[in-house]
Amino acid sequence: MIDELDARLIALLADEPRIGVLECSRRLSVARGTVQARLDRLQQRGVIRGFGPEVDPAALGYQVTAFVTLEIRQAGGHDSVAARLAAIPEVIEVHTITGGGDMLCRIVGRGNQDLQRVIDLIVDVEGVHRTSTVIALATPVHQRTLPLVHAAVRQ
Amino acid sequence: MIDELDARLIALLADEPRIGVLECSRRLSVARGTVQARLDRLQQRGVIRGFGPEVDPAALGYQVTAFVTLEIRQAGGHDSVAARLAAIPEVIEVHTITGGGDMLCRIVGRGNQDLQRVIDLIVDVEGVHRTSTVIALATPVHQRTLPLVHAAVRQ
DNA sequence: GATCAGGGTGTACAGGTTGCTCAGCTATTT
DNA sequence: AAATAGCTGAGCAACCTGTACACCCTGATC
Repeated sequence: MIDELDARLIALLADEPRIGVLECSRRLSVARGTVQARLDRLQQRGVIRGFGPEVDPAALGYQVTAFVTLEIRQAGGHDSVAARLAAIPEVIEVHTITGGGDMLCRIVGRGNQDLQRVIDLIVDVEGVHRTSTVIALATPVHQRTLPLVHAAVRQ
Repeated sequence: MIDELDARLIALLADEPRIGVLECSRRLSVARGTVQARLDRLQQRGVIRGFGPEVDPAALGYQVTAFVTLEIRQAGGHDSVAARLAAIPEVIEVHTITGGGDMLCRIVGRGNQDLQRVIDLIVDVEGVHRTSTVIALATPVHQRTLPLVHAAVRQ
């Protein structure tokens, strides 16, 4: 799925994103064209989605993260609910899930009180029946993919 | 916390990450130095964490995402459990949480069967008492921060 | 009213980087 | 044996970056 050079390239870019193709080729001891071609292929295959800026919600004032499990009215379907959830900026991610609930959202708020406001917005969404929220107190492991990249090498 | 130019800059970079400072300044109709200074400040304040490559686990073969809620033995504390979880590449994110469970992890696997292997790894972690897993069937809203950026303008 | 700091503008320059192309080389596949 | 895919090193023009400087405006402070 990915070879070792790809993995080293991704790791290098993850570590120092602003170094550019030429510098990468020097660090990896390969030709510049190779790095360029690898990057093109990785992006084309969708392994690398892009190089967008990673924004930290906390630095924007949204200091609380929570996960909300939704039960929805089956009539109407998930899609219309998802669309309405997507209209709320503080809703950062939405999944449909197996198990007791129907959907799982990640949301943020400027504080616990503000979180209540966001939850109320969600509860008011048409089709949402019940919600249950857990607040993230700390995040010992922040979202990461590098270990996966290394685990996926050679296959 | 952020002004409108910052927001437009972030949105622009999110849309076309590889355009460079000069092109940004043209698109936003400001001087190059301004863009450069804004970017520096945004990164320094931690609003922009970086420009690392966004890797898609699915493209690496990890096509299933799940959320695992852990109950842990209180003795020993969260930290040692978190450290052991961090050693598992398929564990992509770990939070400590309020409510019934003690921790919430996001994990990935190459398929439902592979997910079982990952869950078994988690169950085997010393200090983990019980787990309960929900599988993400679909993801109508992928992780995003742009709406937040716009919502945070002018404050 | 005067002074000041912070942020924006334009300009300038050298040096580095990018995008692209080419020919040659090596493995692996057919 | 021939073909395909990928890597290498080289070359070139166009462009971008980092950095510095002088100047201007604005709101805040004295």
